[in-house]
Amino acid sequence: MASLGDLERSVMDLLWDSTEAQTANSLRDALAHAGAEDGKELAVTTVLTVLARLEKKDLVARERDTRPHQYRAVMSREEHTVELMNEALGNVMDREAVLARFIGGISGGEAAALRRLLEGPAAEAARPLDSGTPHTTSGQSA
Amino acid sequence: MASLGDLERSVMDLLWDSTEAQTANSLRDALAHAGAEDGKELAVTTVLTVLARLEKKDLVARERDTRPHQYRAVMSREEHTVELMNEALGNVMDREAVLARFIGGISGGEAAALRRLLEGPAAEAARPLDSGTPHTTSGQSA
DNA sequence: GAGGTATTCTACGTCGTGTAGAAGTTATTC
DNA sequence: GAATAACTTCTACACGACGTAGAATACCTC
Repeated sequence: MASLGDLERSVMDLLWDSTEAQTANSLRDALAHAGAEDGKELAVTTVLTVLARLEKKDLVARERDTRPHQYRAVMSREEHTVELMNEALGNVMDREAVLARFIGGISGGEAAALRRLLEGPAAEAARPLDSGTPHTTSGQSA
Repeated sequence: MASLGDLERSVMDLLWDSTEAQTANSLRDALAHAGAEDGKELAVTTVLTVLARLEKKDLVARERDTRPHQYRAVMSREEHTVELMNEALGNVMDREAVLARFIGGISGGEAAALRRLLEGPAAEAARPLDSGTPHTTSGQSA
């Protein structure tokens, strides 16, 4: 219940980038974006279906009040990625062993960044960093 | 090409545990294990099919010389998990942002372990730690 | 070589995803 | 306010991954 298909990912990419730019997205946007991504001309309903599925997966929130519905990513790309990583980790007993192997494979720059985050003020690393993180707190009236 | 189904995971769990215990596994073992896991009595061919699929996915190596073929996990559970994590990470631009959020969510003990691994002799963390890691270097004659 | 065990081949049901038509709803415009 | 255009919902099909397994074939043992 996590990994995305190609089209789904394409749509999420748009929504994620738009979230950063504080922009809302309509079906048209998604259609244009997805179409541009793989050169194909998709049907409107195709993208709509994908959006609906992403909504059901709680990856996308839909503003049903506005006329052309507005779509937003529920969580950031980074948060989603972390969820995937934790999902992968969820199945192992020895999490530390996995983490050891994991950091053995990251780049020097990333290792340095991790070191900084872990050494620095612990609060900063432990804080959920709620800056600009989108939430699902909308009316959602039927 | 990564995440596993329930039966596949069940079989892999056996193989992974056996790898640690330096034990080889036959179809019988897998059948018994998978059957015990979810209480159901599976058909032999079912497990065989799963094993074949896992082999095709390069998650399992099969010793075809011995009569009841012997099955082994190609990589450890930890290595596989790391692969999944990297697969998740593969799609993002800002890896460091993800890592920041990721370590924000791990436990104190794990953070401490990471700190130890990152601060300690860098060589130890950077080394692929090849202790007991199974490889696919077998005859594999048709 | 008969009998049992192991392996391969083939196949079907289900679910997730890409894809989209048909029909219904809402807004716009004259 | 009726035609029209845009938008949304419903429904459906194809395909690949996975669970499941029967039928057929290969292999070993006595």
